[in-house]
Amino acid sequence: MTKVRVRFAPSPTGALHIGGIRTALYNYLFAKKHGGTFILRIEDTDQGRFVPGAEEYIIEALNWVGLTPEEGPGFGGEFGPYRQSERKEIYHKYAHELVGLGNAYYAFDTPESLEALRSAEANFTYNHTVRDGLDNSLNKGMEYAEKRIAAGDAYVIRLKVTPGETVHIPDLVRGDVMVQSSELDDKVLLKADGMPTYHLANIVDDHLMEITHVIRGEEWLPSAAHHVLLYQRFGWTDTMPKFAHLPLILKPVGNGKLSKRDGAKFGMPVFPLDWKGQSEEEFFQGFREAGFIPDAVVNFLALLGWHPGDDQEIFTREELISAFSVEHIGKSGARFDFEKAKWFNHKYIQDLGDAELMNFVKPLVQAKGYKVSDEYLQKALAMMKERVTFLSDFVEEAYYLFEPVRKYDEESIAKKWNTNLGPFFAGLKDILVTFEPFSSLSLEDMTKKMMLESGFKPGEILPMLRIALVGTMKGPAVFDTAELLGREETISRVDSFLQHVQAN
RNA sequence: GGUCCGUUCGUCUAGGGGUUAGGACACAUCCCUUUCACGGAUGAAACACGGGUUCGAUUCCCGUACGGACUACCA
Repeated sequence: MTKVRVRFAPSPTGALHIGGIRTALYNYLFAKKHGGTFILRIEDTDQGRFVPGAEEYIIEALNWVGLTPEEGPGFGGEFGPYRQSERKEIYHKYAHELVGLGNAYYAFDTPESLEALRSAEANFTYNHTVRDGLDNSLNKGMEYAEKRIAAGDAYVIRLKVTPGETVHIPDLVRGDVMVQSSELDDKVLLKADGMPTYHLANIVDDHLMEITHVIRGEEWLPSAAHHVLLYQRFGWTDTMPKFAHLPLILKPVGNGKLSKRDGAKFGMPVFPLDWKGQSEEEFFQGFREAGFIPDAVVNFLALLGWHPGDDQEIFTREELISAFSVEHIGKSGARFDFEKAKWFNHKYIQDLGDAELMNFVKPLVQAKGYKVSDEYLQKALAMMKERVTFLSDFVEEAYYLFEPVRKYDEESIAKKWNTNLGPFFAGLKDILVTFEPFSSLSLEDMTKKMMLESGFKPGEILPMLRIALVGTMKGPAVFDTAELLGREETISRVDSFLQHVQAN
């Protein structure tokens, strides 16, 4: 059995969106599952759409989610170069070889003239029914073509599709997909600028790189017939890779596939990492910056269009690899459900060990300028971890664990505060100065005893103590918070609260 | 328009000729908790429609409807 080799082949035309990450993930899982090789190939044959920084973004994004290629630009490998722009001569050679075989031809029609034909006739396509009336070597002969090429005229090479064949696309997800060759147009293989189109480049590269399985988005299914035809014309059918066309990721609401604009529209990230384009319009938030754990994103994505066959939802990387199979990839488009993504992240944060969690949160804490010990931070995280959805919540929602209360929940104060409480809190404050041990349990004990003696109910005191310490009615147990904050800070916050409340 | 692909709770999906059609997210109620969460329990919620085939179809076949992708010298 030949070794499994799969490739992820993005085009560096901007940020790699989350659907691309899923495609990469499925390729990666498939490779790992079968002890194969996961390859990155950069499809930069469109010089007009090249975006600086896009390739770096792709690689950084793959690294972030832990889908590091074993071969690719900067990753080594025996089948390079892995950037298509660096393989120009190879495509040139194969395109001309196909012409020699009589399976492709030179065409001189300009983009403008074809555009004119298209606007004149709505359904115009460059195919077997019209090519005889156009400007190409099929129509006007090889001699004519060679003369024009020698004269330096621009030309493209087109695939010569012969009608009357049934093209079978063996698809691991959809079975045997059939297309009549008469429906197919004579696709451009080599462009006038000497670069190949996707169709030529991906066949030549997959063949040369000994790719065994092509796992890509469903948007490629319509052109897959051309690709099969190309394998046939080159005489490579024996080693033609198996195809698996993945279902699309759809918009959260409405119709159509998820697009980059949907992020801003629905207030959620659709990219792995922040992307900063030229204009403000071209800024897109990333899952990383939104406070996601990469493994949570991977887990979420894995289940978006694939199912393990049982009821398991949470998977380690290893479990994902061993459970993965193309047979369980779904056929229909999957709606992007951000609520589910949030749940995965929340779940992952809860299940993460404190030390590991600290690695994620520490940079956020430092970015805010908070200076706390690892010990303090670890305790704070342990207290908060089941209450947060995003990593950033640790420093946003729970800012009060790192700095004084910014804002009191006035509504709760209005409801619960009355001046009779003043002496109680003043008394509590005095006791706190020397109270030992300053621990959650004994603090609670002491306070309860005080309430008993003074006749106040817990419902009167505790909510106000909470507001005093953290400003809000949400959050960890109030005495745990006091213990973490420590004696000095606790007293200071009770003091500030008293001043605030008496000022009003 | 043409070609191709698809259609099970609101969403992600399991299942598959005879099932109380299963799980998860979200939602609701309750318990736990004098906060918020976590956790637990319960609930509401689906086989697009019409024809076949069959003793029996949500499952197989054919249509219809609806949705989607593609339709460039873009990938």
